[in-house]
Amino acid sequence: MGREGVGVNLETSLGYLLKEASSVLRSAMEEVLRPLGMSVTHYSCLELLAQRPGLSNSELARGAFVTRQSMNVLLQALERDGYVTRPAEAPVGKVLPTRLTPRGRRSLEKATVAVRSVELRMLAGMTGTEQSEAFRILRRMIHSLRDGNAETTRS
Amino acid sequence: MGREGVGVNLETSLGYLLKEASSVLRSAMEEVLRPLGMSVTHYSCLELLAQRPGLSNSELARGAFVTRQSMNVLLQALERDGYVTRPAEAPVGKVLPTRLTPRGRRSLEKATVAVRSVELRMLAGMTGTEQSEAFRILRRMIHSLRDGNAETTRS
DNA sequence: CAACCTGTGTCAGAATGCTGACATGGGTCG
DNA sequence: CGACCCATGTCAGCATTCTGACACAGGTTG
Repeated sequence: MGREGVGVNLETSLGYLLKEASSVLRSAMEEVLRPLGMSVTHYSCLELLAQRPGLSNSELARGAFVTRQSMNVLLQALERDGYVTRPAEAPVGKVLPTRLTPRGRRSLEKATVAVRSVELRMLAGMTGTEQSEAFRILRRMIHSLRDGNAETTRS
Repeated sequence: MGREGVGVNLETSLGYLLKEASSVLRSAMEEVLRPLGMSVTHYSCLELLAQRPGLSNSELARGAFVTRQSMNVLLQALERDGYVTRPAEAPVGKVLPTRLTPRGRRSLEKATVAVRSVELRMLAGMTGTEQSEAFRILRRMIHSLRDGNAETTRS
């Protein structure tokens, strides 16, 4: 009531709902990762490395949706604690390929179980069709937002 | 490749996609709000007050998905700059109902135009059916994550 | 080859948000 | 009424992330 059509109604805004969903998901993940002494970014980094070994700092940052500076801070801590290794010298250029250590892999395994439980809870009550529908719609939203990125950028 | 079934595959994880969508949306909003000297939380607060005048600090915090401490810092700045007003004394209890000033309303109007353009861009290429489908699915995800909140996840 | 542009790793400072803690007001029971 | 519990506003300290800046490696182009 009031403001219909004029602007952004929070009750019916997909953007607001997306933010809410993301917030709830993050809380749920933090809750199950906290007992393991791990943050969401921490977990994301390890999971990325497990699935794509040898990723660089910048690539990890993009994959975890943080800046490379933030990821660098995290990587230094992970390296110090023996979860990942990076060569002292760059094999080519300045890129330092990062890899999980056995310790990092073990740590990730426990985290993955926890995170999967959250993912499953989120999907509870959704049919397979709905899940692929959700997947398709989210991809479309991302693409629409990205291509029309900056009004004056390119062309 | 690798890890099929074992754990969380980032390529097919709805959670990861949700985080990506949220990240892209936030970037897009920051981009259009920056010229107005406004952050996303800043805007969210004003929009909440426009649609539900008299909200308290804690209620605003929940609506903007931050802690009441963070919202309090923002409210103090907004009050200092004349965008909102709060009574010096609580009419009842400790709750201080907040309201937009005319200046706050003018500021919000410009921001709303900017944010709506982002919302429209995100919805571009989606039919009305798809939009309501997205709405339904997101609500379901939120609900599934919230009710099984407790660690024991009801048996 | 030299000039440029892009991407990268890294250091430093600043901003933003969060956790912890406290006093207080209101409601609910006993 | 008194004891309790919960929610609120607020202060302080801390953590995380970001923005700004720099040097350098590789590719492209003249």
